[in-house]
Amino acid sequence: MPATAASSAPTNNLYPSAITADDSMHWADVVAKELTSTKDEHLISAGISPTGFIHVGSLREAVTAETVRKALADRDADVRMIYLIDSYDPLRRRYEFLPDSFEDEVGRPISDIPCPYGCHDTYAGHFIKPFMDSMDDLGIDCEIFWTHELYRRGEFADAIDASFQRHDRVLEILSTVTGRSMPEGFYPFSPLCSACGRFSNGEVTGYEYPLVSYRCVCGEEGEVDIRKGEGKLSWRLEWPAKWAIFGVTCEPFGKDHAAAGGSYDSGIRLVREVFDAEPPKPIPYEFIQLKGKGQMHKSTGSAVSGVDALRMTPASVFSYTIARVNPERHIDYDSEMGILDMVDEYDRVERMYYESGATDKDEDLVRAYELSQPHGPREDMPMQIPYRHLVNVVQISKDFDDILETLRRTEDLGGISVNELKTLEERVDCVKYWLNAFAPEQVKYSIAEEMPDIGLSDAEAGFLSRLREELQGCDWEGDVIHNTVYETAKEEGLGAKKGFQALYRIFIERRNGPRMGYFLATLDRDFVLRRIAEAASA
RNA sequence: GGGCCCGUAGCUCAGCUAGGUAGAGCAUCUGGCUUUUAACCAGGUGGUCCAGGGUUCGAAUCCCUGCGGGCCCGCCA
Repeated sequence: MPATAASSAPTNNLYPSAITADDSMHWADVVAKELTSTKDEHLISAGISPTGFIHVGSLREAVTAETVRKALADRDADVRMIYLIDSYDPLRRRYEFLPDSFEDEVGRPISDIPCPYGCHDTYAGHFIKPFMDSMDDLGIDCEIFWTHELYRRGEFADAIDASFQRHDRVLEILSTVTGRSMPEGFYPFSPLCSACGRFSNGEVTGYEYPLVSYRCVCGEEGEVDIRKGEGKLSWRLEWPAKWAIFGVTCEPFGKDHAAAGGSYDSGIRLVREVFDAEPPKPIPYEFIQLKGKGQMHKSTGSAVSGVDALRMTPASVFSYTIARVNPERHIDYDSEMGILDMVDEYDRVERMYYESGATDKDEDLVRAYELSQPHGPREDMPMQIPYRHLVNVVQISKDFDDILETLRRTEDLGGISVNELKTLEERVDCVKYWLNAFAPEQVKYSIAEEMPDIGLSDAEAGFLSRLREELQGCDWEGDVIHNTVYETAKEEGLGAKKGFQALYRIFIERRNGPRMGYFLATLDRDFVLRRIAEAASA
């Protein structure tokens, strides 16, 4: 243990002051209010290091930032948002999913490493592309920067120069804040070795603007030009350097950076004492956890990627699940049945938004809804077809047209507008994706195309035969059908339970399923009658 | 060693930063319909508010101390 001591280890006070509601307000409005209390011009920054698979959690930062941006815009502040892709970060090690040959790429910037799957320009590009599409879906309004371009354009040159000029101060800050002593000859700058193409873990041997001389672990000795991006600042310096370069006034970041003695703490001092600028207002946020599965990692890929999250619910629903809770609270993301609850709540709050039935209690939720609309709320309330219902409809229909037809059997879609059609189609796609990849087996089934080869007892066949007659004449409505099934099963002496089961077996080859009457009502009547007849005579 | 979040109904959480005898959604149960079945409506059941102390006329709420869970702290959001 370094001697510098735990006794001086700082305690930070990030959280208590971070988001404090002085009255009942949505957290983003509280942040916006605080920000505008000093000035009206703001720059929100967020970013990501695309060194591997990007999971749901990574979206929290972007959504949090966007939510604050909207809240600021609603207060007529002059606000912009930037999103930095840390494309100049080195590959730290050869992850499991990478081919053996990538052993060679370790230490090189991910902007220089080829796409491991051969489908994008670079390694960074491969992992960031789908994420950028997600950002589009979420309607995140920001300007995107790639750090490797910033470095190569020399944007970091002044900051790098300052970190050399004030090297002693830098070391003092780092050792004080982290409570660790800095290793001999430590410089928070890694030259990009001209021989091996890696960020040298060797030595910095000298500096005279704009050249840094170095000795790489590969044996190479040389000089790099800080104006040409031939080297990079280490994270603890790079972050405050970005604040200074762009003039960032507000930034959300994960709790890993928020720990006492962590990079935000050192950043505060570095930005003031080395880069002569002020730190942004911090919005530390907790992580998203997968329900029952714990933490996610970029290096291993995750059970739920950011793209997955936006494919199983519409973007607005996802944003809502982020915006509805304070950033410092962790979120349990339940990709199974929880998805249905999530969308149900969203629909409920949507109704409150448009029908103004919200109580004080729900105000924050309604505001979260408003802030979660990628391009602002619509004029009129969108048509709501419950997710749970769609889960059935999707499974019994062939394609989208068929889905519309199925829906028309039980609901009056009237003259559905183009907008509504789009919304519905989006939901349908999400439901399909969810069913395919995340839904528990419990809710999955498919209509047997042909009469399944199951042995029905005489009693069951008799019941079905009689049921067919009864159904032939009845109104084709859920409750009517359901009652008919029940009554018939009882009258035939089979009992309700066995009667229902027989039907489940001949239609979906299971012993349970959606509520029978309503389920049959969504199916084509002739098909139902034909199948029952077939089963009865088999 | 340090930091953060959480612990309230079976589950997910509000309520805590103006202390005043516990709320929502989902689940469950009942009724609508003599119905185990996953759309709908109405109603009901359901809680030692983690524990112990303190402040107070009064504490889920404020303070202290523990316990339990999750996570972070030399580039994992």
